Amino acid sequence: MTKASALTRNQQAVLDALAAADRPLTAYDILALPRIRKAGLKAPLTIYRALDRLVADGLVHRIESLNAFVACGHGHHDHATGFLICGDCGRTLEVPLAACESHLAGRAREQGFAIEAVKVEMTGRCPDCAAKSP
Amino acid sequence: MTKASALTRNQQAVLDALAAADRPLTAYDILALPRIRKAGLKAPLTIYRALDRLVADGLVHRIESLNAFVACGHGHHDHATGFLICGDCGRTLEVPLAACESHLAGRAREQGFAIEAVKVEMTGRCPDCAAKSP
DNA sequence: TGCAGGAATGTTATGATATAACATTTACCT
DNA sequence: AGGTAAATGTTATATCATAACATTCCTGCA
Repeated sequence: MTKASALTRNQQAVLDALAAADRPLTAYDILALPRIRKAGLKAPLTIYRALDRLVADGLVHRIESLNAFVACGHGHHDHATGFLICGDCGRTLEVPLAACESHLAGRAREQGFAIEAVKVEMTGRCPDCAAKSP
Repeated sequence: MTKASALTRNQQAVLDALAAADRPLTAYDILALPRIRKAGLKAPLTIYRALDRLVADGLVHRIESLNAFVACGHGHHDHATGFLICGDCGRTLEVPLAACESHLAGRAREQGFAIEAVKVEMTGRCPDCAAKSP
């Protein structure tokens, strides 16, 4: 496995912004952050390009249901993870898929599919929000 | 469980269009179909409203990775399903999650999350496309 | 050192997906 | 028939993502 080259200024700025956020951010959310504007990033494409690289490296995950991005909670890794998404507050929790991953891959193999990526997203209500309005 | 009311003309037209397609269609794909234009549907919102109802009824699934919609392959059902998505031809295959679903729900419960919806999308290559260009 | 090649960036414009707001019509129940 | 909730029509706009092309910045290496 080849070591990925160092992050560029833009890529690092976007990663830092995501790491500091307490929930997934859209590309335009990121673009609007003062720290990002100060770093000189000012076009959507700049953000998307940085995100492309970060996602390719596994440092950031894209949440399809939200069109948003979140820093990987476990550092760089290759195993598939799923996300619990709170529909109330918008926060997410990353969970390892473990046994489930091989089960899913098995279903794919049965069908002759060669799988490259597995995405699992579960929408519901987090404990905090459930406690607030019962 | 209350019986859903009958589909309206628009809803039926959109469902028919999806059922006749051999792959997921975006809302704008649907809007562009001659049969849909002939049926008098001519604004994006008209399509989205019909899709909202069909998805709520479980007759159609939304594929988040594609921003597209596909008719449910098993008739109306409540159990969660996953999708195998071919990155080459764009076709998808619906697979029941079965055992995996309870495993996923368990992971959520451990975290105190109350889950309403589970989405599983696996991207790769279908047998046909794998055979075509090895 | 300096230069060749590839990656990243900047900039402008545009494409693709999705919803807001509000007036009107239709379907259903009694 | 009349009430009422859902669906529809229409126009406009918000949100998410990429195309095209010129320029700059690394990085390896002669």
